[in-house]
Amino acid sequence: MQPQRVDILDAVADGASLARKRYPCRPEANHNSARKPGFYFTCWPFYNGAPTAAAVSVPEREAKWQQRWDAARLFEAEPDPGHEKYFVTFPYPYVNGYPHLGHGFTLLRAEMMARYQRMRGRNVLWPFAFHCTGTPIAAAAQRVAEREPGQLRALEQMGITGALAESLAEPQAWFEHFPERFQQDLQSLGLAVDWRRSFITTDQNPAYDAFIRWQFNRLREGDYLRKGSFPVVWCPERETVVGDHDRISGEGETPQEYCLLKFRGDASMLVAATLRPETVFGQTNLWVDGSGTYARARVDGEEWICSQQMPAKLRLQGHEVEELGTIAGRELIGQRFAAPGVDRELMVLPADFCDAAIGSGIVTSVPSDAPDDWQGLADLQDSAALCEQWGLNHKYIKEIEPLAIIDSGEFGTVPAPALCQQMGVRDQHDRTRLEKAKQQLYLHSFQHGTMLDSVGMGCAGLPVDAAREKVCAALIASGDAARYYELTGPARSRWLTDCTVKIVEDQWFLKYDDETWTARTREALGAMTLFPRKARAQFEHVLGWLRDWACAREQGLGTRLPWDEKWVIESLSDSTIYMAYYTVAHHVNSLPAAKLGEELFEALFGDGDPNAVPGINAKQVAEWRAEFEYWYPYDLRVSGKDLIQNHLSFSLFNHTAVFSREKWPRGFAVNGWVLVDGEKMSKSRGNFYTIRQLIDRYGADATRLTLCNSGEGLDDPNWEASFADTAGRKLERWLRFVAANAGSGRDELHPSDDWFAAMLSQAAHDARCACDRMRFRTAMRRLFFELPRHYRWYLRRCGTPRRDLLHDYLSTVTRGLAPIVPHLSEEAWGLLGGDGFASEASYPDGEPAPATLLRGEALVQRTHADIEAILKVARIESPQAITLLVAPDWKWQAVGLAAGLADERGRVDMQPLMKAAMAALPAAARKEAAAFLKRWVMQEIPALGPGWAARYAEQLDEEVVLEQASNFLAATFGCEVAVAPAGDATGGAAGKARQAAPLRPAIFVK
RNA sequence: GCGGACGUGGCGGAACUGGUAGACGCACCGGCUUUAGGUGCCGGCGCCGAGAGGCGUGGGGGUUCGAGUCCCUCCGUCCGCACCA
Repeated sequence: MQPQRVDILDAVADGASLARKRYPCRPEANHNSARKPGFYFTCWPFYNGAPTAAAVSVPEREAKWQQRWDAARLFEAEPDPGHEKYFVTFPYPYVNGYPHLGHGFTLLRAEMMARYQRMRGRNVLWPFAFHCTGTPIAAAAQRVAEREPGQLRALEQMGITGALAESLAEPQAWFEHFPERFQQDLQSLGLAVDWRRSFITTDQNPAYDAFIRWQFNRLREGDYLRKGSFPVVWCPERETVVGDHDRISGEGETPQEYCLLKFRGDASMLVAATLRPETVFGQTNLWVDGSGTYARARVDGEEWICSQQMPAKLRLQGHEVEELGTIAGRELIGQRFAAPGVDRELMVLPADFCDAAIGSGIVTSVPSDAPDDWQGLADLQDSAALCEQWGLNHKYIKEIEPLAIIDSGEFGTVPAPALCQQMGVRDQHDRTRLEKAKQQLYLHSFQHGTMLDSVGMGCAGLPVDAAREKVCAALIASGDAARYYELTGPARSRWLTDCTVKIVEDQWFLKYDDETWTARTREALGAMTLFPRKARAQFEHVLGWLRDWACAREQGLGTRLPWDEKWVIESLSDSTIYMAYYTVAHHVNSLPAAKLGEELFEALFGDGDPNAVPGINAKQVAEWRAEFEYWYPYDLRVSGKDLIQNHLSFSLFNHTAVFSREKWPRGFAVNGWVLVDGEKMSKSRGNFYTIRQLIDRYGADATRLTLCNSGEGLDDPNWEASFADTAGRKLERWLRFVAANAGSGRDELHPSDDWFAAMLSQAAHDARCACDRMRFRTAMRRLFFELPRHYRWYLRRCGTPRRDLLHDYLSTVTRGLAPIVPHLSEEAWGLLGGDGFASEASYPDGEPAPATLLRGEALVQRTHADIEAILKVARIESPQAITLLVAPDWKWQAVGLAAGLADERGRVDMQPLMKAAMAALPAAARKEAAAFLKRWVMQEIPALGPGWAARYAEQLDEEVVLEQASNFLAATFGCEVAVAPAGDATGGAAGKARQAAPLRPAIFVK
């Protein structure tokens, strides 16, 4: 679970060789050098000679709060009926390494949500567990046992040597070491997890094992499982399935289904694999490799002629095979065989593009639609000598003609010859052109082709893709063909052997393809909250696209299928509803095996009777059941976006199968993958960081702040080292600020108090809304970067802040940051005299600031900026006096008229406006009003934007506002600042006065 | 190839339902504090241009009074394409 494509898997599970393969140019770096405990903190306790508030080092402080939370059992969740719950989960990580930056980002999102919801008053359950199911740990342990150098080097890179490394030859040692270290590291990061509920998977944990068995019995009862066969990539050497990670080359190659056509002869039959069975109607001959040697084999009672590699492959694909000997390709040439699907006998001809070692070594020829076939035929028809060489009748060969079977639109009904000519194919050895022609034609006829009326088997008029399936199915049914698999390309296992395809029989599948089940799951999805909302499209697509999932393996660690013990349940299938297990994990984890029967889990999670559970009294079972009922379903599951197409969708499917509607999941949150300074993280790039390294270097809070800052949404988050470098300093500065200001301030009122109160309230409101949408980065920036700027302006305006506002400000930021940097917040909370833990305080909230409240301060800011601009343009260094001339009432009246006439885009027609103005305005102002309104409509409105009218709907007493700010402005510009009505202006100011507009006083500088 | 997401300054990234693009942070440049700094505070900072002004959200086209935002197309990046965690 929780794959990290760049994680330890690179080195541990896959071997260092694979990591090097991906990034061949980068040297390996040893990151233990970054780990110098304490070095970064040596400069921290003192700044400018002043002690920090805490007067302890950051690691000490963080450890202190972690211990206090622990001692207070703050995060140990207990049901509390009547108290609203919130249940957050993170897909348990696969524990073959230490937690790293890649885990950190996603993990922190769950963590921040858990802490946020707690502060919103919810009873939060935030548990954690460890995944051990599958092959990687087993394989890695095996490799340690075999002392494989790559594996040992990988361990060494993690700092694992000596006795510990030796011990990892046993999988059990992995289960013990890594979960423990995971927990330690995450505790050092300050995670608010209820660790009592932790567990590991597989039969190493009997309780979990029993739970998974119960789950699968339920699935089987509900008919969600089926049995079938399944093609897998196979290493014949090791006799094992080979996943992508187990390959040296050929990553991404998968089994591909072919239709294996049978051509009946007197004693034996030729077999030819094709991807285009619908073209059997156009067959004219067969191709073999004249210089090759073929195998004769008895396959399922029939005598087949095929390539020499094929009998072994057929055996792996479930056929009875007895090899009988060989036959030279040359001997086949000129013979005739009855073709499948058509009532014709075809002659075997030689072709150089046909290789006895590829596929069956025999190819059916459809010259109308296959460029290779056409060119092979053309080459023979053009050369009497060639025919003679193979003992063929040239005259007969020349009579072979392509048969039109498919209408390929603009390519015509006999496209291959035309295309070969058009592309200038010289002969059958002109591979580049032929490949190109083939690609082009196959794709085109697959998408646009229609079967002609001349074809049989009820395919006339069908689109090519439909005909393909129909023909293949019919031929198999009549015994004229068989299914056959080949890989899409060559793949080589880590054991240096070419892979092939094996059919696994009796494979168990989860029927994710089932329509009814999918519809139910769609319904579940429809009711879910998704973060971000954009992820829904992908989920919806995946539900339709998922096919039946082979849910059991013959190898690896895990839980055995209860009714078929040769099978081990695979890792994506034992991790779908286990979140329910968390609700009772601390109770059942330690139960003896005898008490872990079906009855227990049926009583806990299903319809079972608590009285029917052997060995546990009914009251106890009922209490546990009540805990499940209280906590379930989970409210949120947070993961990387790559799990949308498997784990998260599987989880949803299995919930709808096992649980009733009210227990279906409520929310998923998905995010991108962490980059490090814009680059993918990987060991081999030398930018791989474990959580431990980051904590040692930056401290938990600075690490968390940097992670929080690295991104939101589906885009890839980006860990910025430069941010991390300064994060600790920023946090310490805040703490010092709190220490220096807690409890201080004035008690008298100041005009700008209301403004700051409104800004504070607005910021709290914004942060709360952002957190509700899991936009913690936005919340953090709002409170930690933007709000302080407003505070600074406030300080400039009033000198000393009002006591209660200052306290609100400190408290708001402290609590608002608590989900992100909890240790620092606890410390600050203490300085502020807060009750209990900051972690349990209420998250700040507020109201959007009323526009009217902001207008006054906006006027001062605007005026301040205008004065600055004027001084700059006029090159005045030290003004003697500044006079602010406030617009007369009639201008407000005039603008109000314009606002009333504005349409929804804010535009105003001049004619009606003038008319209204002339009627309404005082007679004395009319002349100037015309000019003013003209300027207003032509110049101001376009600059103010569409919503301008609202800001002028109500008149502001500018004289009062500016008068109150005059001391501030005077102090700022070092001269006297007077405020006067524009109408009172005399002397030089009188000329300026005319420019005064509402919310834009005229400024006269002397 | 298919499905989904995305592409904005030197960099990370803002911009809610189309409405003055570049918030905020980093880097950088000034100024002031400072014995000196690694700290703090104030100011500047998309591009071209002396200026007025012009140009700017991957390229091209379209819808609209108005497009980073909607539509088409091309280029590029990320995730997934399965039995693997």
